[in-house]
Amino acid sequence: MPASATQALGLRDEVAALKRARTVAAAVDLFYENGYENTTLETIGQSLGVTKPFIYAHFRSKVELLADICSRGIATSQEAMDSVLTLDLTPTEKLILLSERFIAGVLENRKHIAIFSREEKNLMPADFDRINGMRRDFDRKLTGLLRAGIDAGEFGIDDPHVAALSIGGMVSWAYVWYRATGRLAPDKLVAEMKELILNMVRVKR
Amino acid sequence: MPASATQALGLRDEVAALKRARTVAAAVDLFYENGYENTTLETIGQSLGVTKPFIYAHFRSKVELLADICSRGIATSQEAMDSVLTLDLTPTEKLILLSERFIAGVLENRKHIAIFSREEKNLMPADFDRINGMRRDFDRKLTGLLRAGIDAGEFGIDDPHVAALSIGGMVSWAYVWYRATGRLAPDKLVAEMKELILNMVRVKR
DNA sequence: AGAAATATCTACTGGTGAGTTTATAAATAT
DNA sequence: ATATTTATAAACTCACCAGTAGATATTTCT
Repeated sequence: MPASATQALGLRDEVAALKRARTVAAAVDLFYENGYENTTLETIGQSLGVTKPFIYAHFRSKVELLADICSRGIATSQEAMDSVLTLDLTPTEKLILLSERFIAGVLENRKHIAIFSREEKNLMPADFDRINGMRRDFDRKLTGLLRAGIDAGEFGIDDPHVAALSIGGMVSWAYVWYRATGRLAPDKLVAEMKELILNMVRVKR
Repeated sequence: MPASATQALGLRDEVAALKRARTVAAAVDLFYENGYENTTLETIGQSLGVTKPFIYAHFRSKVELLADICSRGIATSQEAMDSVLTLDLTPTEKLILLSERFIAGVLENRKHIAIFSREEKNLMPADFDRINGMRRDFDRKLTGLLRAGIDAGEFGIDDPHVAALSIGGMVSWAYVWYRATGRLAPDKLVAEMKELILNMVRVKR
């Protein structure tokens, strides 16, 4: 296989990936603004300057597009968690770092998270189970981190599972009220909410 | 007008109210389980043993049924707030009472809250604005309560608005994970989460 | 340049479900 | 008992939209 063929193939893949990414981005904006069922593939096409069959050339169905968006939203939180758990730090240090990355990720990906939260009933059951499993995995790992902190005498709470769900909720819910044009810049908001989390678990300091 | 006529009229109204309530209850279960768009009025009728025009005799449209459900979900939280604010108590005492009533109300009305959270894009704009206004009112009042606690030296937080949104989120989000068959009985869960809220605002004790 | 493969569009299909119309049954009043 | 009103049902309409087939343009390869 000549080099030019390889390059052409690589380019074609890149073009296809770009088209997929742009389609997803358009769908995110429209699903977020109007809801999944109120958004037609025709409308997504219009916002891209193409027609419906263009989308079908890159996605098998409307619901596959939705599954892609929902996965991405949760994956960000999962990556924040996993990136912190591999570090050699105390539970308190891990919780601080996790809070910062988790909150910042939710603020950035608020549209994806909103869409997953709202549209879960429109996913195929298999996709829902997979993506919801990612969420449960996050909760399990956070519970483990909190339990480690309790055992180390760093956190003063009773029930690490309820605390993990409460932390997950207070942060995830930010998609409901956060506005990019709001009073606080994202990094200030991250700092404020991080402090609230540390308060909540009664970090010794 | 003879007494019998008055009675008959009263009975008829009661019957109509009962039919409305049963219809709403059936819709709550189905919207919660399958989503608003995936639930037909025919299906709601089937679960009641009636047909579609029965529903149209009591509701102007499917979306009016949805608005009813969403209003009720938020109204419970609003009532919890207003019932506490009229009492002559310290900010700490008010926050404790509010937490208990708010959390218990969310657990009880989790389906209504889930439906409002998921289906807001399907509401008529006027209904959405009204119901969302109720939510904002709750946040404003909670912010005020927290600010009063800060001013009284009872709470050790910087930003009462971010704290109010965080408390609202950690509690509201419970609809995502709470199951009636779960590990903790509702009253235990209320007690745990209440403690987390008090921790979060660094109540002096 | 011409052939083959790929990408995209135009136009269509089929199913669905909200809301309505018209008919019928039940309750109420006289 | 009969007339009148009210509640409910059976059957219909109309618009919408996901997904597809076939036509056309564009790119890639030789």
